Amino acid sequence: MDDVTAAALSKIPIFNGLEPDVLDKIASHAHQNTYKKGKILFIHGDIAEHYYIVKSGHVKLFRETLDGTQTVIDVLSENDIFGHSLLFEDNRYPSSAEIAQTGVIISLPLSDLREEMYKNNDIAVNLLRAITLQLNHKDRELEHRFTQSATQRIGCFLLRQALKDKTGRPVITLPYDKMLLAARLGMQPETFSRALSRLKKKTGMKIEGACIHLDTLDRLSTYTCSSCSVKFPCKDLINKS
Amino acid sequence: MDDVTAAALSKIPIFNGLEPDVLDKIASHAHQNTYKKGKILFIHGDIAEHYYIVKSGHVKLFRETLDGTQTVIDVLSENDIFGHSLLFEDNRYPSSAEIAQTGVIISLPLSDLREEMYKNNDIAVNLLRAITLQLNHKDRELEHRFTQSATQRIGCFLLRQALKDKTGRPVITLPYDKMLLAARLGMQPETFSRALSRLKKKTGMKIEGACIHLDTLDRLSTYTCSSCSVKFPCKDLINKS
DNA sequence: AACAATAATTGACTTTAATCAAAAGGTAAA
DNA sequence: TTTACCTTTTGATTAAAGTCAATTATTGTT
Repeated sequence: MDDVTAAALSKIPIFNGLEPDVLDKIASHAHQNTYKKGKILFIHGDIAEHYYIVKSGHVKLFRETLDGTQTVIDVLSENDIFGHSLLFEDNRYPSSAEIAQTGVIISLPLSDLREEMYKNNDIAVNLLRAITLQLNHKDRELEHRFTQSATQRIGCFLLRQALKDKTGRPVITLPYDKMLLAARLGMQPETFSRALSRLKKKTGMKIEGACIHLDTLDRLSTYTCSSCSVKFPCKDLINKS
Repeated sequence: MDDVTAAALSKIPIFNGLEPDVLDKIASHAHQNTYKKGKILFIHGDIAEHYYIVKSGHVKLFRETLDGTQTVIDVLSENDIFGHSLLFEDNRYPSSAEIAQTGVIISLPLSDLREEMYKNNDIAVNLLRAITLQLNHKDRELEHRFTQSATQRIGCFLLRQALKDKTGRPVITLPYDKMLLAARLGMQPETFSRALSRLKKKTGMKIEGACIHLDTLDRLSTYTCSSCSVKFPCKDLINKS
């Protein structure tokens, strides 16, 4: 269990522009830890006491019904933050969190956030910024699960992945294994496999394991974004530094 | 276009505990208006300048793809607030808003909220409370669209409607027409009609137009909530005053 | 290298809900 | 009251994705 420096935290959007003493206090209560794949960080319904930052690896947020059916709410990667929206006493986690790929996670007590958001308007506004972004993200997710076919959902994921990679090259690497990605996109692994090969036929992409080559994003976006209400390239990604 | 009193606004959660002068200022910029069914308040992608409170009638929030397919994000009713999460300059509406049933809507400029959230931390915290609730709401929505059948989604809606009605009587009145409700629950009207009659057979409910009679909620919740990760009765409704 | 374990693919079949089409029921205006 | 319009229901068919089962790849471990 390692310590965390204020400098490391300052790059995270919700800590932008904070007074050094506030950041120091927050950092002093933070712990960095390597967790192995399969480790459960918290369970849906638990009283929330910590929020987390992913430094490496991947974290799966999911809900589970009595009969064991999982819904993946999100999969988080480097520098993603989660649990920070449980800002009020007796708030409970709205999903479970499991380490999907071994990595380093920073844990921070929610008590600091709950205290500081009353005293420190910067933090409150930063939190509003972060949480309203999440809200937009979920609106898009809901639309996509409804209007897009399985094949289009994969295409959309690939396009967004390509936009995030600022290298400009149309080579996409799947960030985690296909089973998890299938669940993340709301489909069965069998459906994922079939849908990906259909996408390959439609857009002429080349697939080598987790690596996908495209000559151009045009064919893919024409096919995929016809069932989306937002024109490609997605606004929420192109303005990001 | 009528004026709005501070007293009327004070009952809305995001204005809880505000200084009277702040509330007066906000109320002085508010306008109350009766809008007819079909009126569009804003379009997905417009720069957001107002937020709204529903005093009567219903408002449909939706997204639309190029081919005309609509996804209903939410349907809002009395005392619901919307557009208040567009707190930053150049934020755009993440969905369109249409009056689904003629009613009275209060419009308020976002500029006040954007200004006050920096000066008045109470407002920032109130907004955080409101927006984190919305977030939980969307997680549930996503899960339900994924794990529940069309029939169960209707059952879930009815149960939640029954819990909101604090009268305790297991008589549920559909708040708006079936086409809209079908869209709200992510299904076609034909599917809704068939699914409702299946639900009738399974749970022994009696349906007279928009009025649904149940002897007990037990049969309905047993059938419906088996594909949900939260035990009935839903926690987010029972603690509400 | 050989083994086990897990991940990915493929095939056959089933289920659910969408679609297309038509009829029945309601509501409001002329 | 009659007409027109819209909502709801019902029927027949289709399409998409889920399920079950078997096989092939891939990965990691001893």
